[in-house]
Amino acid sequence: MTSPASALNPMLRKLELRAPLDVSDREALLALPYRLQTMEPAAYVVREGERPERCCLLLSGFAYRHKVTVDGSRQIVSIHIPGDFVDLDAALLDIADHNVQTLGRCEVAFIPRLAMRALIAAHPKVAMAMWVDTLIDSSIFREWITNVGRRDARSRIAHLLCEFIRRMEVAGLMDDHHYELPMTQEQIADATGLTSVHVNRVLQALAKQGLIERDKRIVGIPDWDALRRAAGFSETYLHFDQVPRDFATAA
Amino acid sequence: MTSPASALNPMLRKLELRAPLDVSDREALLALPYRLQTMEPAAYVVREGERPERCCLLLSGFAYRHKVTVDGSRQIVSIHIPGDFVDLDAALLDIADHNVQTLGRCEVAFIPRLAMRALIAAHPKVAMAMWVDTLIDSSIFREWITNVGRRDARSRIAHLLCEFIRRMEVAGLMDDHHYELPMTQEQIADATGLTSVHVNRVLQALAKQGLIERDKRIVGIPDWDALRRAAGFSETYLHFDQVPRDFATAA
DNA sequence: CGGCAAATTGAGCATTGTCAATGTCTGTGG
DNA sequence: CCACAGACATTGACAATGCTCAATTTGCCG
Repeated sequence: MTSPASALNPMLRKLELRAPLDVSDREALLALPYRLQTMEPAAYVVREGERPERCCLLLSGFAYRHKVTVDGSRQIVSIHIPGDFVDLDAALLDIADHNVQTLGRCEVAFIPRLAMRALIAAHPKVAMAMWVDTLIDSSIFREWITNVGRRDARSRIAHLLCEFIRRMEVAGLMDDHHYELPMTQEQIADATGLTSVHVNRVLQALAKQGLIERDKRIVGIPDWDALRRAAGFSETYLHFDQVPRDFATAA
Repeated sequence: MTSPASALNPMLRKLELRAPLDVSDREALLALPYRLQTMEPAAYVVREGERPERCCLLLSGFAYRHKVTVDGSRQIVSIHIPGDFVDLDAALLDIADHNVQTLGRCEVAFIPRLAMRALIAAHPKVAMAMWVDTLIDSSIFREWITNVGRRDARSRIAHLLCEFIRRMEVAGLMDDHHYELPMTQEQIADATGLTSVHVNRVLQALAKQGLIERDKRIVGIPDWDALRRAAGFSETYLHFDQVPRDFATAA
C-alpha cells in the first residue's frame, strides 16, 4: 500500500522497522500537524535548558546533539541523518539536557509537543515503535561511551566512519561506497573526544594506510573490511536485525 | 494508600516519579511474576550477544553494564542502584548489546520478558513511565560520553562520584554524607576511561586537596560544593525535576 | 580578487599509560 | 589465633599518545 506523499514518510518507514503499525496508526502519523522549515548551517534546533514546545524531525541534511562543559569544551553525543527524530525527548521530558544543531543546511519538520503526546496516547503501537527507537538510540550512546573511553584515536575515528556509513546504507541514503562527509575536522574531534589537530593527522594516516580515500569533503572506503577491523566495529549495537514485533497487544 | 509489601515496591515508587499510575497499574506491577535471586559478587546477569528471556530488577546491592572492545579493554557504561531496572532493553530488544554484572553481592528479581510485554500492552501508563525512564537513562549516557570525552581525569572521577551520590540521595539510600564506594579502583577506571594506576593517584590527590575523605572503601564528602565545582557537575541531566504527567490519555 | 573558515604543519610539552614491584587487607583453613 | 592466599591498592621510573600554540596554506564564495 502506498501512502500519499508526505514529508513525514521517511520517518514512518523507519518506525515500521521498530514495531508494526496498522492503517490507523499510519494515518495518524501522517496527519500529524507540522511546520516545515529550512535551517541554515550551524543553526540551533534546541538549546540546553530550554522547555521545548516541539519535536524535531530531520528531513534532509544532517544534525548533531552536543553538550558543553563548564570550561567550554564541546562534546558531540550523536549524529543524525534524514528520517531521524532529532528530539523525541522533547515530547516527554520537560527540560532539554543538550543542544541540537544542524550540520550543513537542513530541512526539518517541527511537530508540536502536544500533538506528539496526543498521538502517543491514542496510538499505542506508535508509542511502542518510538520507545524501541529510544532504546536503540541508547545502545548507540553506550557504544559511543566505549568508543571515546577505550579506543585510541585511530580506532575512534574509524569507528565513527563505520557507524555513519552503515546507518546511511541501511537508511537507503548511500549511492556507492563514497559519501560526502558532512562534518568538519573540528566536529569529528568533538565527536571523538580529540582535538582537530590530531584528527587531521589521523585522517592523513588513515589515507596513507589505504583505509580511506579523501578528496575534499568526499570520503571513499576502498577496503571496508580493513576499516572495520581498524575500528573494531561490530554492528550488533545498531540493532539492524531487530524484528518489528507487535508489543501493543498481548504478546 | 499502602501497597502490600513486595520486593517490587521500590521499583514502583521510582516509576511513579516518571509518570502517574492508577490503582490497576500498581496492582498489575505488583502482580508481575518474578523470581528472587541472590547473586554473588561479579556475577553476570546478562551477556552481550544473548537473547534475553527475562528482565532484571535490582533490589539490593549494585550492578553495572559494560562493553568489551575487540582488543579486550572494558568500558563500564552505567552503574545501577537498588530500584533500577537493569535491563529494560530485554523486554523489547532481541539481542543484548552489552553485559550486565554485579558489583558486590546483589538481590535481583527476574521478570519474564513476556510478562513484561503483557504488562506493557495492558497498561499504557506503565509503558509510558518506563519509556520516560529509558529517556532519562539516555540522558545519563549522553553525560557519560561528555565525561569521558571532554573532562580530565580529576573532573571525570569527581563527576562519577557526584552523580552516584545524588542518585543515591534521591533514591533515599544515603545515610549521611558518607557512603561505601561499591567499586574497586579498576572499576572506576573502566567507568571513566582511565587506568587503575591513574585512578589511584587521582583519588589520592582529591583526598589531599580535601575534596574527598577516604577510609578503606568508605568515602566522605567534606565539601560537596567544592567537589561539584571540580567535577563541573550540574544535575539537570538527571531530570530529578521531571514532573510525572499523564501521557497515556490525551494531553 | 578579497575574505573567511577550514585544513595542514611543526615544535615542544603534559597528561595519562605501561610495567613491574611492593604493600595492605580480608577471609579461610588449620 | 595464626598463617596464607588472593584480591586490591600503592609506588616508582619511564614512555607515548594526544594536546597546545602558532603559523601557514588551501578552498570556497561572493
